[in-house]
Amino acid sequence: MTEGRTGSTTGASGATGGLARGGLSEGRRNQKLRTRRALVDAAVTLVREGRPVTIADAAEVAQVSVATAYRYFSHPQDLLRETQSAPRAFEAVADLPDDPAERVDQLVSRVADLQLDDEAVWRAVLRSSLERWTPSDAAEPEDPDGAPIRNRFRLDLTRTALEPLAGTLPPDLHRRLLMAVTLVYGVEALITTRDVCELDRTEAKDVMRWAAGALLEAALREAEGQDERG
Amino acid sequence: MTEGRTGSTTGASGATGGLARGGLSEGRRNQKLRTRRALVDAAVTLVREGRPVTIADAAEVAQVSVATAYRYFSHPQDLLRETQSAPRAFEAVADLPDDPAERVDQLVSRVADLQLDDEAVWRAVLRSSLERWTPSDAAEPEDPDGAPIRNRFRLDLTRTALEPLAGTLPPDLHRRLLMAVTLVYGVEALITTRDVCELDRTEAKDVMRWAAGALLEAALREAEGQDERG
DNA sequence: CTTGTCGTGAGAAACTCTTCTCATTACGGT
DNA sequence: ACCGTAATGAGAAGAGTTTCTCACGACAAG
Repeated sequence: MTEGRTGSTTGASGATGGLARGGLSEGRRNQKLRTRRALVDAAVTLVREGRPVTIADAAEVAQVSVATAYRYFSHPQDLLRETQSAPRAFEAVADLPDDPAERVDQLVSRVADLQLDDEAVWRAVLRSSLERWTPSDAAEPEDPDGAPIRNRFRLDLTRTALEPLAGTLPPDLHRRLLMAVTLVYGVEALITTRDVCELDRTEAKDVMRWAAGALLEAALREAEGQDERG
Repeated sequence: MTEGRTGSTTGASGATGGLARGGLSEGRRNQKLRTRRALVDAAVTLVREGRPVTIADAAEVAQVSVATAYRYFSHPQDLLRETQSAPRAFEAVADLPDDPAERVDQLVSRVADLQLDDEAVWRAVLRSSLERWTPSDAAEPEDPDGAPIRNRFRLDLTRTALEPLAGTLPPDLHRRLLMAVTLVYGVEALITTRDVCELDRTEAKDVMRWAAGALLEAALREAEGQDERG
């Protein structure tokens, strides 16, 4: 009973490799997209319920077999990484006003709302970004300095908001402002305001907005001062 | 060989409960303190080597049996939590100058140095503070809002640095400045500057210092403006 | 020195997570 | 509607972690 189609099946470059790691096997990509989507959604559900995200649990919630789930995501981190979708994030910089101060305020405000509304998920994403990719083996061929792979989305968002000042401010000051503003909003800022400062949602957001505005103002004054002296 | 003193041993209210959960069995507390210390040190060693922290590994490094290790720390998070010792942190606010701006700059600078020198450990601490306390069970009697137990050390440090301004600034502005400054240094700020902004150690520290100074300056100006108008 | 107490060690058992194998199912082209 | 292919499912096997049980040894009191 093992002979019949075993030959043809195993001949197809192995059952493991059949999944087309890049996900671009033209064959039945809809099915695959559906499965993948179901798993990611399940992970989000788990996080929102405060349950730990494991491949097995995500599989159960997604009504997919464990084996299949592992074919798509071998690590829970991958699942959470997939959660971060580009389109939603870029809404934060859509239709920004012209005035730099208003632009920054809008950006910080929108991102804060976005993240405060889905705090559990964002916390999980940050946590997963802090995990070392060393489950059992040591001495990975990775950067030993400890820099994990991380999306630089926020930096791009801030850059967009500060774009109008690119010509006004000296390059190095502009760069410093870019980094400083990036420092006062986003997930890490959310954690600080909520856990360390113990602020409620409203005040957390207010502090971020005030800080961003103060930094911008300080940079503008510093530029003025340099102009007068120069 | 199994008969001799079995009766007396088992009669001792169970070996499991013998540890005196509060850790205050006057008898041989030194021994216990030594074991506990060895385990915490082992955890730090593991983190510095980039290895994942498990109770079993910590036990091995600490040259303690696995069973004993689990008697002290049932979860790796507990191990890392113990890492944060108060004395070292308070050095950051020792001998601060009088001038508010210098005080804040000193504080941010010192903490940044401290954390940049031990980045792996601080990352691990932050990660563990983000973990939900729900290993396998759901529906904990805890706050469902998701606020983990966290030391408010940093807030106290910032408060100390900003103390001289307590009388100068309006209370609400002082409070806001306190929160904002707390936002731009510490572990979360470290993560942002390093991972999101991709800055090197020097520039990361510079951005934090600049941001803190800018916030302070902005707050002072805002206070002036209010005084003139009021 | 004797004796009770209590922290500890060693290993088995239980548990969860991950990987593997092979038969089955469902998709997509014809 | 049919057929080949590739994704899926079920369960077993494997690896790692956590808990449990029982005996030993060190420390303190008498």
